[in-house]
Amino acid sequence: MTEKDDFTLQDFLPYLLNRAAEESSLEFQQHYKNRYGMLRNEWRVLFHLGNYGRMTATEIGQRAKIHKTKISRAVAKLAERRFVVRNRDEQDRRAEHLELTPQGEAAYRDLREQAAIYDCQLASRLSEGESEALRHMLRKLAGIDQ
Amino acid sequence: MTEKDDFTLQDFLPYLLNRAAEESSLEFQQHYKNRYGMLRNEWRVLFHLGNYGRMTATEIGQRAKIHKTKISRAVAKLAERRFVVRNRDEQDRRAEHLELTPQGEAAYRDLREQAAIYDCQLASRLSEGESEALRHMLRKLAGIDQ
DNA sequence: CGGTAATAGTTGATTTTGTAACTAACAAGG
DNA sequence: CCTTGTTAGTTACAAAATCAACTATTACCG
Repeated sequence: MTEKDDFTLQDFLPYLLNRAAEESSLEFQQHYKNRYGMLRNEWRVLFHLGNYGRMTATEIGQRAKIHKTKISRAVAKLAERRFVVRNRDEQDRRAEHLELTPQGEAAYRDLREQAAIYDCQLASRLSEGESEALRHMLRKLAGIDQ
Repeated sequence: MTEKDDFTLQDFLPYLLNRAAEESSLEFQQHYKNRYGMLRNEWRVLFHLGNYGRMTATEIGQRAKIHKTKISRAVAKLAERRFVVRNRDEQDRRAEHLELTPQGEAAYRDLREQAAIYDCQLASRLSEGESEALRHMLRKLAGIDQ
């Protein structure tokens, strides 16, 4: 009874998760936004391609849990700006394989570097060892198998 | 050197935070969306008013870090549906104090109950004691003073 | 006072997202 | 083959977020 009655907003996990996610997203977006004029979904697609290599839009969607319309638009923008090239699969002509151009690779490496730095900054707000525990918990909550 | 070279997307805190936040938001929105036809910002404003009591739009914005245009539109909807009443401050006639109607109170109590239940469900995906550590870390990352 | 700046909140224009419907290509069963 | 169903990706339209400009009121300061 008391357990539910003293439940407050400040303790609500989805609220805290959203606040922390929004805070960090907003801080980090300056890198891909200011330096490359990218939107969040474009950055995510770029990062996935850089991280996992050549794959199709559907595969990105499954891994990143991004809806296919978002990916379609992000890929269109990235292709237009020559960060990504599309290659139609000759076996299955519906699908197309995406991969980074050298220019896309360069942007990816630069942004990954920034991401690593920012990640360290964030982790430094936590105590020793906490950040690994946090990543582990977030993966569980996000339903990422690992 | 190796530290930055083996940095991957799956470990990037903003990415994990966003995935976990999105997952939990989507799951929880069914409650305020299906039962009360509310949007996320409306739910947030309602929850803030229920939790902290009478306050102005600006105060909600500062606490919740929601932009004033979002609050303005959320309050308009909540007032229209008689969940909230607006009272102009007679000392400072620019400001208006917002508070829940009895109907708003009822919705708040119902949703807070659902939130408490959902929060337990989420926490149950973690090990004993982890969830309190998680809340603590998220507050630090979100910049919530406490 | 009178003018300029600041604040509370709203509105409108533009951009981005979400949802559904769509095209094109393949697959499987008769 | 041909119908039906499924999958990859795009497009169209509605909903929502963002950003700037706006009104109304108060505060500051010469």
